[in-house]
Amino acid sequence: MKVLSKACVYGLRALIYMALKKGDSPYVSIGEISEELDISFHFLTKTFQSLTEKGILKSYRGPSGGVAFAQPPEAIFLIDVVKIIEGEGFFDSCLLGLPGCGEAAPCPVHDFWKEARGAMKREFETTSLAGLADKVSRQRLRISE
Amino acid sequence: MKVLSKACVYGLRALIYMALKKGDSPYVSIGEISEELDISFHFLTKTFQSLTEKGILKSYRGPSGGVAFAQPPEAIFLIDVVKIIEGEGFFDSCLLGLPGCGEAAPCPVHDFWKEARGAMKREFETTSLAGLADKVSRQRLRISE
DNA sequence: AGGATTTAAGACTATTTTATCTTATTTTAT
DNA sequence: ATAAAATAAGATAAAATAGTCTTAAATCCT
Ligand code: SF4
Ligand code: SF4
Repeated sequence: MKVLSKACVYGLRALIYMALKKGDSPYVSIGEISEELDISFHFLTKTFQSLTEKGILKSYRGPSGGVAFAQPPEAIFLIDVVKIIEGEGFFDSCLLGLPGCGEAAPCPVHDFWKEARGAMKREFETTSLAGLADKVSRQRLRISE
Repeated sequence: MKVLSKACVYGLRALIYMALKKGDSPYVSIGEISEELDISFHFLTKTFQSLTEKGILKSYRGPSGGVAFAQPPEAIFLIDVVKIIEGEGFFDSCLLGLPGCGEAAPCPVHDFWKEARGAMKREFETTSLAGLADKVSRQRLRISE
């Protein structure tokens, strides 16, 4: 059961790294992140581009440029990131795919599945990047080797 | 968020069809099922083979042969089928894949994820084919067009 | 015995998704 | 100017999924 794509996992890791860093300048170069977390630079770049487009990040070119949060990490929730990277319909997935289904004539596992994916959605809606970063630093979790 | 593969969904649909049928002879030909549910015959055959190997189904060749439940559908739970088709580790998946994780140093979403996938597993462990078939027939749900 | 039916087994192909690399452009600091 | 950095688009590669086809073996019917 693979839930999140590599792009999404990489993106989240990188964002947590950023939230964890909060250094002098708000801008962190993608090169640094990719090196530090051992993620393909170009892959991460592409992923970040969509985050920038959607207003999660802002970017600055040139020397000592990089990307930075466009909103405080306290206000960025996992669902925002996931929806951008995995697609809008991520939490509308279907379990059995029976033909002719729908709320009117749902499949026999719909009740359960609706609840399960709802719980997941709620969790993603309420977990912020800052929250995760906090947990990571408090419990000394690693984000890379 | 695609959770189950086509093979698995097809397999489950076909099994529900069988559980729903309970005709004269216990054996149903794969040809009939594939036609009825509009699933590729060979594809379904392959999927069913693994179920037969693992003792969920038994098969009988020759005219008026087919496959039948090796155990009563009341005793076949979704998890049995899913584990065979999707693989043993289906419910051990990881959400964030942070390096160096583990119970000792779990990632910041582990608590939630462990619970979520546990709930899913429990549901799959307690839902039988007979139960689903029952629901389908009682609520007149469709399994094909 | 012979032909029809049906699963078994596995090779093979095709499609889609995921991931990575290449190249070139734009922007900015020094 | 030069170098550092993001941006952009697309080519390529690798892997996973899905689907098809061929042949063989078993079983039944006449
Ligand atoms: S009823 Fe719900 S779970 Fe079932 S097939 Fe439809 S969307 Fe999927
Ligand atoms: S702690 Fe759990 S959810 Fe987090 S990376 Fe490890 S297995 Fe995955």
